[in-house]
Amino acid sequence: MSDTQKTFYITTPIYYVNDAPHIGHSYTTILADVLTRFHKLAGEDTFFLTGTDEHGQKVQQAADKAGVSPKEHCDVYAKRFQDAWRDLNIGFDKFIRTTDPEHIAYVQGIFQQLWDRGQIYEKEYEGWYSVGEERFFTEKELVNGMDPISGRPVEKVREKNYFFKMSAYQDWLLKYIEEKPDFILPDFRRNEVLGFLRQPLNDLCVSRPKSRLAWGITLPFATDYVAYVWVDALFNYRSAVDGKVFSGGAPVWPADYHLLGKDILTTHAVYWTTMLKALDMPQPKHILAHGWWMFDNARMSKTTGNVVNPMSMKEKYGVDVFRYFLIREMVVGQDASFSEEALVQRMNSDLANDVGNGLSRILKLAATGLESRLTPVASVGEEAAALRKAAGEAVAGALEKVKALKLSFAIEDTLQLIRAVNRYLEVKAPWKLAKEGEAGKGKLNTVLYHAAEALRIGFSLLHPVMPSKMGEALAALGVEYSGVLGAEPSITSLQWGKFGFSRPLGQGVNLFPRVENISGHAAGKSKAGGTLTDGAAPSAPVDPFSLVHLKVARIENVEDHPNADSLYVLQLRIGEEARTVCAGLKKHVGKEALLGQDVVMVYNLKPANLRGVESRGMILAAESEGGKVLPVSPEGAASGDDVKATDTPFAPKADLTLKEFEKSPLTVKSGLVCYRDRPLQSPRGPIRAQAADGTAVR
RNA sequence: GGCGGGUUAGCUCAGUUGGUUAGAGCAGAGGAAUCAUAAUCCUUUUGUCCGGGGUUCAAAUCCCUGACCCGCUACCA
Repeated sequence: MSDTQKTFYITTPIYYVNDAPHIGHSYTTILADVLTRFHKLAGEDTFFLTGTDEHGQKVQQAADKAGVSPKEHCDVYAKRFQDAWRDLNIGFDKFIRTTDPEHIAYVQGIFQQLWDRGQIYEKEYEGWYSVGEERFFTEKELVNGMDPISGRPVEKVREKNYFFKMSAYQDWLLKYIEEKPDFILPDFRRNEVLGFLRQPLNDLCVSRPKSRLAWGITLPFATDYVAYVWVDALFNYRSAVDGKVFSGGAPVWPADYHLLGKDILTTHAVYWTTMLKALDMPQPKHILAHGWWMFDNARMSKTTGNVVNPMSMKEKYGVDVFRYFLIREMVVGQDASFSEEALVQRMNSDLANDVGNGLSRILKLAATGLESRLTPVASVGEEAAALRKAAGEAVAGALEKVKALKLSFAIEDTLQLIRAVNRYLEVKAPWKLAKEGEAGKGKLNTVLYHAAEALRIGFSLLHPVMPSKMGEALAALGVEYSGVLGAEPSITSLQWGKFGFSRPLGQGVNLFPRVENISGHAAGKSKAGGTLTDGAAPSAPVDPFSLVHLKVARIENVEDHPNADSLYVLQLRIGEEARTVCAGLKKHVGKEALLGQDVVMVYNLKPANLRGVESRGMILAAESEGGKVLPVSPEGAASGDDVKATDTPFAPKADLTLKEFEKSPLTVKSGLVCYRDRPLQSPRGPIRAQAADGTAVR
């Protein structure tokens, strides 16, 4: 291999070993696999890394519970990922486990280097420690002075820890990302990171004392501490390829792509990059955050009677169809929605009708007219030349789109070629030639050769997405093919004229059988109209106010928020129940005026943490134009009464979000609080507000 | 509330630096053909390019504004 040999190193996140592999893991890993296979097809030297993250408290706990060592526990659970990837035709080059001795030694080496370079310092740290969660929380994270996750008490603990000087690299990183527009992809994620970096950045605590967490990598310069799991985990990308070179001699690091879900973008874009910078190591070329698969459970359950687990689709329709759907349907970076209907739709129209049927008709024609044997052809007609041109365009277009990460468009380009083959057959009508017997044989061979050659190139282009099915398809065209993960098509196989004539074509190959029913639900052409992707009736619009649960509450105590200028912390009594609620009334109403008052609150609002105090609900107040804000008053009602709007259904939703609540506009009309002209009522009377008509209430 | 993105055919989306009759796939309608997985091929839709202003010879594209949706973020409760 020469110096100009192009190389490609791609990574997935390492998955937390306790997790069960789900569609999120699968999508990332399939995407990495497809990209790798495409780059390999384009003639590049590739390296594909995935693995498992095996340190941390939860692993230790799970192991303790099972009565095995953490390592034994990990051995069992890491295998679930390896098995899952094997089942999904994923051909990674290395599966790293953070408990691998090489990785542990590497991370220790990193810590020593950072320490030697003065990038890590020790600091007495005083914070709120939750025994339940075995971790610290910042003042800001605490909710009512309690652990925000478990709700259990926290204690103030003073402890020494080691910190990485992350803040020192803030300006550098900001500039770096600004200067490299394609470093973080897609660009809207890049903007989010830039926004994040324009706020003050803290140093990063990179150690945990063993007294609290023993299952981790021991720090070389402080043996009673282990590495913070994120540092441990991130360096897998580096440790896995330490000292490794491609066949051309180029080092594998830096990675071309780190693939990841949008939820872990900050750790990669900020922690990882600054640590590499502190070590003078090259940065990865791109960090790509992809979207989520969404599920419309309501619709799924309506049409098929149950919620479909997407992972079961690979058993039901085959691994390659599953891979095809995920790659074809999702625009990299965006969210996409998963439904069985859409998958079947894709499979039928793209794979069965175009790809599978296209192959099928050629095989049959060759079998009946030419004993399944094709021979080289010299003459090239006008249509054949056009087909050849289409093949060239498909190859160029698809490879270019892969480079731009537009995989669904690369697939579309390839399907154009397959459709061109079907069109070519229509024009040439080889079935007529087949009926001419010996006289038509030469022409028949010519037509089928060109069609088969175009299909061969199309199948080679689809191979990265559907390795086993396209392997079968290529074999049916007589291409020597020795397995799914072995002999992939090469760059030369994308050239016209590489058809091998030594083997007969296959017979009776049905690559993608059409599916007419899904779980008893009609999936074929529907005479009643409507499409499959839009098969379900639109759900009846729900009155947004019906989701809201309002209750009368009495203010039993008012205090200033310890941490915010405009907030009060109110203790409310709702019937028998006591709640803490924050209210942004400090600038509008005196404490005395609130104390003992009855108010109306949004009872089912999702709890929120406001500057360290959990607020479980919200007081309704009228907001006059002059900026005056006054709580509304439930005349004569008793604490705990429900408040409803007349003639409005009542079906409160748990954990209503503020956004959902704001879909119900409340206004004042003749001194009464109304929802769309319907006055709000407690069982004992209307809700009043001292404000002009039209004043918004929230 | 702040910042950013979006709104194009029934559905999912393309539309480069403003330039002629605004596109693809799927779905629908009509037709041809019969080698093939009731598959294929051809033809086909009246799209207020979210609304309203403006700049320009010319705007889906640029500017302002309004509505709705989404992401991040916040002393939103």
